Amino acid sequence: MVVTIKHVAERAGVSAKTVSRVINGEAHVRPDKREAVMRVVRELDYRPNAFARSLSSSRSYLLGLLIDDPASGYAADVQLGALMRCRDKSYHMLIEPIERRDRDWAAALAGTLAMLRLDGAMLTPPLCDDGAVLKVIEDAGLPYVRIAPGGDEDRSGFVRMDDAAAAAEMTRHLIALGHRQIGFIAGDPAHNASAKRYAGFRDAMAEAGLAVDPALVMEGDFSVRSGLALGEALLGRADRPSAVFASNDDMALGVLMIAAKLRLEVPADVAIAGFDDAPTSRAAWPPITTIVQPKAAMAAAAVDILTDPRYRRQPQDPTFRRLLEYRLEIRGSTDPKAFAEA
Amino acid sequence: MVVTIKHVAERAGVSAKTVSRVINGEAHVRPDKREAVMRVVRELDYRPNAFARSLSSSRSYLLGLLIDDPASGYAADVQLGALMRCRDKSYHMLIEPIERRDRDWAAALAGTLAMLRLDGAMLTPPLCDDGAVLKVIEDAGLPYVRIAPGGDEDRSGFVRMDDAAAAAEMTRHLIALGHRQIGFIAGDPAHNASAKRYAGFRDAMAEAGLAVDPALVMEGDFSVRSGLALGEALLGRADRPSAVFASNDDMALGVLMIAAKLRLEVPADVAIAGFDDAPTSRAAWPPITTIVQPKAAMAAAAVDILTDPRYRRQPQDPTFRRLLEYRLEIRGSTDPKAFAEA
DNA sequence: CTGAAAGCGCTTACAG
DNA sequence: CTGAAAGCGCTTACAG
Repeated sequence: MVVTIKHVAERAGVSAKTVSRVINGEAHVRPDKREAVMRVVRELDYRPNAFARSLSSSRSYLLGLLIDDPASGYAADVQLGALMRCRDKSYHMLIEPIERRDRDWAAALAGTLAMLRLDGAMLTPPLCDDGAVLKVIEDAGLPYVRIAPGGDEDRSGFVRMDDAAAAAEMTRHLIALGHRQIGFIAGDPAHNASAKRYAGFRDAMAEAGLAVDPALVMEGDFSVRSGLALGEALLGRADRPSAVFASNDDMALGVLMIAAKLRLEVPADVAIAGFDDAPTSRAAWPPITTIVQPKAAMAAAAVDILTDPRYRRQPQDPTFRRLLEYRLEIRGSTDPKAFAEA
Repeated sequence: MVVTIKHVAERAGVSAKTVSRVINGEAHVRPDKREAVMRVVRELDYRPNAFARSLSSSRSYLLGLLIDDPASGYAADVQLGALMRCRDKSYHMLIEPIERRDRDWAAALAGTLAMLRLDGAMLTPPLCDDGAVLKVIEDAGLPYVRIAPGGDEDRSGFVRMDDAAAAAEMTRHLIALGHRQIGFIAGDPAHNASAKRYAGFRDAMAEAGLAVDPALVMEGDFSVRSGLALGEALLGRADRPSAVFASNDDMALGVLMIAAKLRLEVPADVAIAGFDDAPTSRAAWPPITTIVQPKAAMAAAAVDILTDPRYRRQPQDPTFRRLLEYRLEIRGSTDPKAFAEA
């Protein structure tokens, strides 16, 4: 037999409504009644039926993580952070893939959102920078928070870090090591972060009075493959740069592989820097110096925003636009000392 | 205004029950009525409320993926495979972390299962080999399928591959390359797969008439750290083996790092093999020869089993015990030719 | 083949 | 501070 609110009410000698009040932590219940209810709840091991609650109220205690490419390393950290915070708040997390390659992805998404009454949705790049996706969610009346969006900052709450500042800090690290000729591999131009990272690089170079050689600036697409191709283009030059800053770790990894192939010592012959702290950046040899994004913390903050009742009413409140700190992680691919220690 | 079954019934000139029949694909509806209903469903863009359906029926169309360490690469492939198959079948997937470090994890899990009426649960190692976890799920009356379980094959449906056969095939690959002195690093003894992989290694060595030198067999714990430590122990020997077979890619990666540190050429000085096809195995330099587990396919098969109505009635049916094919993926860490081509 | 009634287990709105 | 009634939107069990 499944224990329902009626059983609890009967045994505690109160109405179902009072049990409901206690369960949901509402005020206006006399302490003795509250305790009686709580005792019976424990005795009977009562668990409110999530579906009944969702049907009669407007809340589902269900948050959706909308994903594009679930296999990406990015998603794993974000997911873990969101999941743990959900658990702490008694929410559950649903993962919903959005297949933008399907012709009718928008209708499918709208249908899913209509059937499942999520309390909120979280989106990561590149989905969170896709206006068409955002529109479907907005049309469904679903509150959402973007994690690491590229722009459009007035559109919804978000949690992000300062990509330009981070790229500048990485650039200053390379300059401090004595590098003057620094190659740069930009990311996929469809990602807003790409432009920001490049801007940070340019700013730091200018700040140090160094010229950016246009021949040493390449445009990749965040894939290892593009890192391989552009790494070969950069390191194959007669006047190859002494350092390469790739806009993400996958591309940095491609450059690292090319260096190995060309029998160049890293970091002695060429220093290589990445961005993201992808799992592969640690696994590479030497491990790749990178920018650690607080991905789990960003996701946890997204959950906090979505579960804040004020977010529905005042989505424009600055507390729902959060900027978290990044960290420069120096590893063996740029630092000879780190290399020797490993 | 949200469209409900009543609106559809009224407009189609039938009862709500008939709409329900059409929506759920039941038989016994006259074709003309069925079509009338379907037309109205399209016109009104009707989406049945998932919570109402779950409350009144015994089905939730919700499958749970129970996870231990969501950050592991293993989980990402499994998750993607399960997610896509769920989507194809109009199921949704909930991710539930189980925190076995918490004192009351069992009560928390039982509570979650009581509130959410999942239609089924999927478990991966090491959770699926934890009898206490399985007991909580069984007590909740929830059907579950284990993905890559280590043993206890009569307990529930499962999908797995043949670890011993795969390890034997890897060993034969190394032998075929001319290796005679092969070091072996076993996995965490708590995982049943560890013993199976070791058995496969031994069998293939015996089959080739080669002796297994006990001094070259080490016990690790599946971590990069243990690969580093045991790799150093193996490769630091005067009579170091010409090949090392680590029971997973993370440990193989550790060995690879040690080889780089010792300035040993891979695979010329030492060949290194792993197991799992972890993302890092491809990212390493040289890329690591490994066994590709059909993780996504295993997860998809788990969804198929859970959504098969017969599984509830005849869980012992052999169709719910599936063995999928693995694949030996030869890469540069063992094959000089693959190394040259990369 | 079809439908009216009852019920799933909660919460909302209202009354006191 | 508390409760009786109605309702959320479906499906089940029953009747015809």
